[in-house]
Amino acid sequence: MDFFQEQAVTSSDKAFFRLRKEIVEGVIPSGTKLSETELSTKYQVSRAVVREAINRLEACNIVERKANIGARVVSLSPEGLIELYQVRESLEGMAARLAAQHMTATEITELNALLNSQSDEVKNAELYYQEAGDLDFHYRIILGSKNSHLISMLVNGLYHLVRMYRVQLGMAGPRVTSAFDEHRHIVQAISNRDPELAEMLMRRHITYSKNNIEAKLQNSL
Amino acid sequence: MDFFQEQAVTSSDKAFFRLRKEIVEGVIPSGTKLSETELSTKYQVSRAVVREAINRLEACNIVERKANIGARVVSLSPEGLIELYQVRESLEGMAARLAAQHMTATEITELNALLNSQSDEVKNAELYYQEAGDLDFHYRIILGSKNSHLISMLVNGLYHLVRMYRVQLGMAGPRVTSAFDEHRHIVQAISNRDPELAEMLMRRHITYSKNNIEAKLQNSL
DNA sequence: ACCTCTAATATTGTCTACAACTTTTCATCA
DNA sequence: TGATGAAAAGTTGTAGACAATATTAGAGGT
Repeated sequence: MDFFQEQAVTSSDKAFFRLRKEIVEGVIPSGTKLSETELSTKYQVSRAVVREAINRLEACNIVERKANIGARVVSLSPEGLIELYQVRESLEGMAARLAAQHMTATEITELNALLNSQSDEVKNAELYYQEAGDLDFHYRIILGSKNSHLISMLVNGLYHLVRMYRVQLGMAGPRVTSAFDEHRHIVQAISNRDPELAEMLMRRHITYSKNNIEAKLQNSL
Repeated sequence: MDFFQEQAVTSSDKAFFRLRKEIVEGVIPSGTKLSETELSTKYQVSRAVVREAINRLEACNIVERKANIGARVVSLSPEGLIELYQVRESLEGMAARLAAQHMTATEITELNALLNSQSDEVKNAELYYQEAGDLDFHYRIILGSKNSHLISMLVNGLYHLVRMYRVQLGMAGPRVTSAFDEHRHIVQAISNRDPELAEMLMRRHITYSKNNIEAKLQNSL
């Protein structure tokens, strides 16, 4: 599931990853107050490492912190989702544009191979893998941009929030196949070294995706 | 100079602001290793608050940190500058688009007033204020987007890096007046509630700006 | 002189204690 | 009964000590 190996070296890393995982997957519900002392006993580490983990979560926009009061998990809302996807549209559009310029031929070949392997899964409607496959696709294009700021913002920041929305709304829907076709077209544009088109297609793709998840959100929230 | 009042409530805030200021303005040169103990004695605070300040600087991409080794100030490079401006183009383009949709009439009026007041300064070539004025202009449009992610990424993150490049390369140049005209056109588009045009003009504006600073960088680095 | 291994030093990571602030509790008074 | 305010309890912020890791210095061997 995690394509990019984040390896925890310090104890604080471990706490950060664990906490993030539990929040994204809804084990710790959105809106929850994060008590440093409580978490430190739960995780069997000192308050200092929990504190550092929470600070890093704040930098990811996964928790909100107020001085002398504490941190709480962000709450999910239609407005928040829209804002998130507006930024995604902007950044991933640029990523696609840059990918069309900077991806190597072999990277593009591998991207095509990925789509081919996913093609079967789409027919068989293996939704779980499709969801992971979607992440994998976007992830490769982001990396293909070769822009470290872009990569960091999307991979370390926004994508965990995106996943949080998806997981907690129980994604996987009728958009699977159409999204797959959109992926195809984007790769085609990258293949043709057409930055403008790649950006435009990616932006549309994300807009559609936003509309889809937004519709679900209306029902479940 | 700081239009958005960031008020330091904790000791860690103060250390963070001070450290950021010294780095951006080049008092602490880029590439410098940041020793926690050294800074804690220099600032007369505990290592814990320095450590937290450094963590926050890392989240801003102003310092790079490695586990068990330490943090050092990022080094400026042509590649880094290009990457930074690519992200700026993307995010501020979107900000202009959203501003065209979401800015209130009074906000737009005030923005026009700002430009009018700057018009005189441009004629008198008061470069210092022009530089600050440029920041003010961009800042208002970013706020006008009403997108909290966008605002946070740009204001808390990228802009300090942008300033770092500008300060350390000694900006203020022949682009002042032409940049001013571009600002006019952008506001016009926002005024007309034309998101597409606003975005396009902002993106071009930033691209020009990038080319300008890039030229300077070739000489001085 | 150069490389290697080891010990000493220095730096970062973690833990615990204390200080400052916030929230809650509860007694007092209108 | 409800409001007010002070004390108590709980939480976060800061400090300093200890542990673990990285860097440096130096002795020994080739």
